[in-house]
Formats: sequence, C-alpha cells, structure tokens
Amino acid sequence: MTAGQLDPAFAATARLQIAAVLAQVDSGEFSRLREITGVSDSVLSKHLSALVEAGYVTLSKSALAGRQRTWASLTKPGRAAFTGHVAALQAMVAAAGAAGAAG
Amino acid sequence: MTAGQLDPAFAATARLQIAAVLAQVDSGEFSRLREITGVSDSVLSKHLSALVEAGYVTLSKSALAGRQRTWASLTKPGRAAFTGHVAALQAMVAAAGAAGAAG
DNA sequence: TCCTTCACTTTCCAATATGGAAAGCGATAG
DNA sequence: CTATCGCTTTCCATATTGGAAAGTGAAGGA
Repeated sequence: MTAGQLDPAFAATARLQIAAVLAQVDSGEFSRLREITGVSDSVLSKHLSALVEAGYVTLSKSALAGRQRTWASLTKPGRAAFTGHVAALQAMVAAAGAAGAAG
Repeated sequence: MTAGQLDPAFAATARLQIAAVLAQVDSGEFSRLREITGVSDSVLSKHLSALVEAGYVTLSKSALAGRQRTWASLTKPGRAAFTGHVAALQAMVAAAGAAGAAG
C-alpha cells in the first residue's frame, strides 16, 4: 500500500468533499457541489479555482436547457493526489482505528 | 456503522496526528508528540491545550529521570470524538476510495 | 541559598485560510 | 435593449496556525 502524502490542496473540508464527489463521477455540476459542500457560490467558485490552479480539476461549461452550467472533473493528477491524501489520512489513523474498533 | 461527524477540534493536521497517536497508546510523551507532529514546543503546547479545553485530552506531569515530563492521554469523549471524526472522514471518501481502487 | 538548566507555557506577532456579501461578466430569454 | 441566470471576482472580516521569545516551576550544582 502506498501511503501517499497529505496534500494542502485538500486541507479544507470543502475541497476534500469536492474531490471525494468528483472521484465518484465523471463530472460534477457546480450546483450539486455547492449543495454538498454547503458553501456559497463565491466560496465554491474559489475552491474550484484553487483546485484548477493546482491542476487537480478541470472545469467545462456546457449549456444545459439553454443555460450555462459548469461541470468539474478530477484530472488524473488530481485523482492521484486525492488518493494519496486519503491514503495518508488512513495511514495516520489506521492503527488508531483498529484500536478504536477493538476497544 | 456510525458515520460520526467531523470535529473542528481535529481540523488541524497536527491535532489529528496527536489524537491518532494517543488513540494507540495509553499516554504519549510531549517530546514524542512534538517529533511526530513536527511543530515547535509552543505550537504543540497550544494544540494540547486546545484538546484539553475540548475535554478530549488530559495532561499529567510526572518526573522521569528527575526531570518533569508531560504525558497526554485521550479521554473517553476524546476517543469517541476522534473515532467519529475518522468515521466521518472515511464516509466522505469511502465510495471515492472504492472508485479509486476500481479505476 | 543563588544561579542555571530543563521542560514546557504563555505572550506577541505575522501569515494564511476560509467564508460571505455584493458587484461584475458573458450568455440567453423576452 | 433589458432582465435574469450562473458563475467569478473583489472586498472585507474573522479564525486558524505557526514560530520566536519571554515566563514559570522543578531539579541540579556551586
């Protein structure tokens, strides 16, 4: 098992949630991500921008029902970084989790 | 499986590490925690104080080799909160992890 | 007893992160 | 041409995190 490493890009819970959602789908809609993270438009936009800046997410706009929609997708590096981050997190708490389950 | 919830007390990586370590041992020595977290004395002290404030950790001083040592232990609520936090984290990324493993 | 060292604690300060409100902007509807 | 939708960007406030350095109590040495 590769431990991976914690990635500051996923330090914010909202960004971890975004990545977690995007890891499960090909593309996530802006509004859905906003609902899941529970943040405002501006904040979600900024988080997505940060992830794009990191090269972890790509955004695409496509019209749906005549209106513009923004779709976010994890890039390959983004998925790798997310997987590594989660692995690092799990490694950090693995033994603790086992202890918790046992005790 | 109880999902638990994210606890702001463990938002900082250092505090998550502290809790993870303390979950595995009865007592953790200050200096060991400092090495693991990689933070300065003052910062570790403040993190521990925060956890004590939250009722998640207790500190005890006992002389070892003539010198004062500080030992930290997770309280029962602290362990529960930690377990819940980790569970929430896992719930958040569980499906993503599965997807990552599959793809 | 006084001074020094050890092992933290507390204070002070700086940098960063996070979040929302509101204004901005391009695209589409009327 | 104007209004609305769907984000973006700007502006601002607050919280968090971190280190340096001074402070404190206990133990050791002169």
